[in-house]
Amino acid sequence: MRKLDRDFYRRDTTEAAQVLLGKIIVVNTADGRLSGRIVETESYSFGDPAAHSTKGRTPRTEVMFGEAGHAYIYFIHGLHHCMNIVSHPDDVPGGVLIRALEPIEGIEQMRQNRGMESITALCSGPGKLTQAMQIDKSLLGEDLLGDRLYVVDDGVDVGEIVARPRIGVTLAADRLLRFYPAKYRQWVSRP
DNA sequence: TTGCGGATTTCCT
DNA sequence: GGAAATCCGCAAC
Repeated sequence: MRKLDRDFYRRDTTEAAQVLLGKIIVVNTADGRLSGRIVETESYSFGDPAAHSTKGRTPRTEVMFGEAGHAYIYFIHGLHHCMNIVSHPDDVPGGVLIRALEPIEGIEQMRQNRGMESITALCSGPGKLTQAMQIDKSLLGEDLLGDRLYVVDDGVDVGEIVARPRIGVTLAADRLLRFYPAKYRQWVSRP
């Protein structure tokens, strides 16, 4: 189990969205350690009309202009948090939206957080996984090389990766920038 | 200072 | 398959 280093995140955003598949997100909470394997991502890179960072550098999007390897978390539709991993080459903004996880550690805690039993429904969506993993704005800007929130590689081979249009995006809706491994189809939000 | 649109989920039909 | 729930960032007034 190797924690990903800074250089891992310092690469093309769309490429990062694909290599992050299969890696494990770990959150250390007051209720214990929670973790899950990344099984679905979307790329929001520099110049993409659908990316928050393209609208300009603001206090909200500041994190995506900063150093790679930090967490960008935002609140949407008044009730959901979404988590992104800031990944980009130097000097341009960009982030990878985490859309689904396969729960690994702390499953009982996640069930409690989500108020439901079905293990495949715990983290199969960007708003769902943040609720299950207790991710909120207190983790905005968190350094993924720290001990509270980080990503590790356990060496699994995810196999063939499928590319699909992104969900809920109205701009550049034809671009295939959503990724998931074919064999993890059962865990994703929309196969 | 106000108003509007949004990288969603859930529940109902 | 469609609508409601309901907060924040940002642009315009």
